Amino acid sequence: MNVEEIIKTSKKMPLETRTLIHLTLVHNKLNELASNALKPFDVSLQQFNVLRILRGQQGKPANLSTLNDRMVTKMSNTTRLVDKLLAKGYVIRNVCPSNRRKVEILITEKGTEALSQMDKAVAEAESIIVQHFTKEELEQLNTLLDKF
Amino acid sequence: MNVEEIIKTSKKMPLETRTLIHLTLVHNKLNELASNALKPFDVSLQQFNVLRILRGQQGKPANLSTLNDRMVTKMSNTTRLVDKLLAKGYVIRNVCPSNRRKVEILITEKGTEALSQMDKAVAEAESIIVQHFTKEELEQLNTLLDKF
DNA sequence: GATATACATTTGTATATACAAATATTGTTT
DNA sequence: AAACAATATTTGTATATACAAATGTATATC
Repeated sequence: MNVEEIIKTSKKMPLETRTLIHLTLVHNKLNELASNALKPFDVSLQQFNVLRILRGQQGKPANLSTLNDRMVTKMSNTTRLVDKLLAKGYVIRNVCPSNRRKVEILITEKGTEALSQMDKAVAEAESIIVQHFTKEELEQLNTLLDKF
Repeated sequence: MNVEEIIKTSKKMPLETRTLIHLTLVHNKLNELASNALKPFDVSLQQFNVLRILRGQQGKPANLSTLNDRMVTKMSNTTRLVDKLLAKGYVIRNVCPSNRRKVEILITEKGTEALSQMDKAVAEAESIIVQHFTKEELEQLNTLLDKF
């Protein structure tokens, strides 16, 4: 990926600025590839993320604030995101009996099955994305990203 | 930045997955900081980006497709983005006389002045963002990001 | 020169996201 | 128990973005 080529500039920019633009370009690319991998399943990356969190609960229901805490990209409309998953039959939602302010969200059998298919597609996309990296380089990248 | 802490998981994830989540978290953080720096000026990052491109034209007008080519994040609604800048008096837009399909967009004096203020705010945010990096580390990061 | 094709932008529509306000329930204080 | 504050979620609104279709203009082909 050549930053200057992509944004079609010949100007020299400060290293700081270039780094931030670089990160945005990489993020856009990753986002696009992952979204495309999920397109056949008609779910967004966020919806996929929520399904993964719900699976991680291992049968224990999650409420909305738990989901929001664990999401990679926080949203203010987790309600509406869950609405979409509900419409697809991937989750069920109930009022929490012990505290009726809360809701309990659970992944369904259908959701679990669909998720395992999505996992394969996303894993494949991920491996293509990082194909030019060695394990050492990925570790190095993670170490650098920790500095943010 | 600790990935596992932010998304509140104790699960070990594949290095590839972790890297991609990491990049998203970093991007979200940068985006938030830069957006906040621009908030006093009531422009989005994209609008700021367009103003910078227009300044780079040095008096030469840019048309919509040129803007779109040079934007960091491509949008399908560059028209509406320019509408916003127009409403703020930061740009002017005219039909191109030699080819009436095209439009010519120019940054105004007011736009140039506002932009120089924004530059300061964004540069300050950038330096805070990369404060934990040495020059060598930033270069290393850029080299690694090139592999995507 | 009429028709078709390509080009540049605009508009429409649906979804995504950010932020604030509203609603409903529970807990606390007096 | 009434009043108030805290909690959890939902809803409203505005803007952002993705994608497709529509519009207007220019170029090419017959």
